[in-house]
Amino acid sequence: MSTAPAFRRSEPDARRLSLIEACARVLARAGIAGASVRTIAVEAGVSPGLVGHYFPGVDALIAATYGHTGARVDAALEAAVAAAGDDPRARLEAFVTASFAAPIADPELLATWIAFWSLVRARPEIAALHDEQYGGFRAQLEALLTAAGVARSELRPRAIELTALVDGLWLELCLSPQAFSADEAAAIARAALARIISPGRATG
Amino acid sequence: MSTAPAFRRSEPDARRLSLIEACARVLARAGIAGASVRTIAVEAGVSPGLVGHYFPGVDALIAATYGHTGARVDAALEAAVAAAGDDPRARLEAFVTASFAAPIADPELLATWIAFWSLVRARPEIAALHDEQYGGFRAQLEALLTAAGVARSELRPRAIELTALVDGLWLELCLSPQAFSADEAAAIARAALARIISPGRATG
DNA sequence: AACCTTGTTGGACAGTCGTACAACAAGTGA
DNA sequence: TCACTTGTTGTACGACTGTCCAACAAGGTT
Repeated sequence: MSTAPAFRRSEPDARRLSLIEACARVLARAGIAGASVRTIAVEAGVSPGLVGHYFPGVDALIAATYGHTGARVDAALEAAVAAAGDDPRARLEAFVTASFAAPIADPELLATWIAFWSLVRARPEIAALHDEQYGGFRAQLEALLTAAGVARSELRPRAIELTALVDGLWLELCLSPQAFSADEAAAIARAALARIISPGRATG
Repeated sequence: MSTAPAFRRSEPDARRLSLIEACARVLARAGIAGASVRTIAVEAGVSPGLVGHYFPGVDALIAATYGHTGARVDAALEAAVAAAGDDPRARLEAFVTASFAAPIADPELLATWIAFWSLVRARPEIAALHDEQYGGFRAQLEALLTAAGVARSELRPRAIELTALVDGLWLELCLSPQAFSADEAAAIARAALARIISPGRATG
């Protein structure tokens, strides 16, 4: 009689991806403290040694997971803006609204994001990834704000403000889910946006 | 000949405080990953066993540190508001401005705060402390906004918005110190506040 | 000076961590 | 069918973790 195979081989890229996704799930469930090589390997249904085969260390796996998650967010935001058409204000609203809709508002993604934040100070390579990601956010927002007619001197502070507001709402949405809903967060962000792009009043 | 004392005894409260402060420094320097009983004990200049003598476990020490840090923030904000006098708008501005001045804008405090955030999801007792802390923030902001004439139906979303904005600015200030300065963050928050309490325009 | 309380030390303990590596086996081509 | 490549396993290793506790000693009391 023949026995079932003890394991299945995967395409390297597919296995890498499954490890990254397992890492994201572990980070969401147990935070940084629970993200060990063995925990992630069990989550991926794989032996501990395989993690070291695909990534130089657990730090590199976490960095890869950050990059992958960031790319997902970028793609979702870009798609939402593209779907909004040509009206500059509609595009800005789409950007902000999409930040609190699937797949970005996923609790797992938010928890993963927080876990990464807790690593930035201690790991220079994570800090570099963060700077790149957030530089991109702000640059995209500045472009959208420019199209909406925001004054050149206001671009930088308003882009920083919107990014900070969205992050702060994400954060609290993840830490205290009962405090307010994703819909309420989106409404708050849209209201702030409306105040920002409404003409007339000078702001410091 | 007599030898110097091998150690000095401290008042229990003083020793507790020194352990809490050492914990805050370690969290700021190395994040959650570096906050072990031994690391904290070395930072406090004390033997590892003493930590267990004052706190049931490292989790309890971390929770105590969160409480102590939160109380410091509360006191600083309250003092700033009290020093601003009676004008409602001045009191709100003082609240926002103080959030980005010493002792709150201290990088060590911000890093500590982020480390706590990364624990909230995994530790229910930390989550409870967080809910209490942020409920207090929002309640205080709602009171200040009421005095400034903000409509009753707007209180909740505006308080959530300001809290989220300040947190988001704190966060980025800590993660990317080169992206913008504390002064710039304070100016951004004050501008957002001005837009919120300016009468007239309806906001969603 | 003898004594007692208790803050403090320092190490034992079992468990988990990241890393490394030899051995195994699945899938492919010959 | 055989061999070869390499994805995969499982474990050994030293370092580190949190917890525990018997022994020590500092500082006040008698």
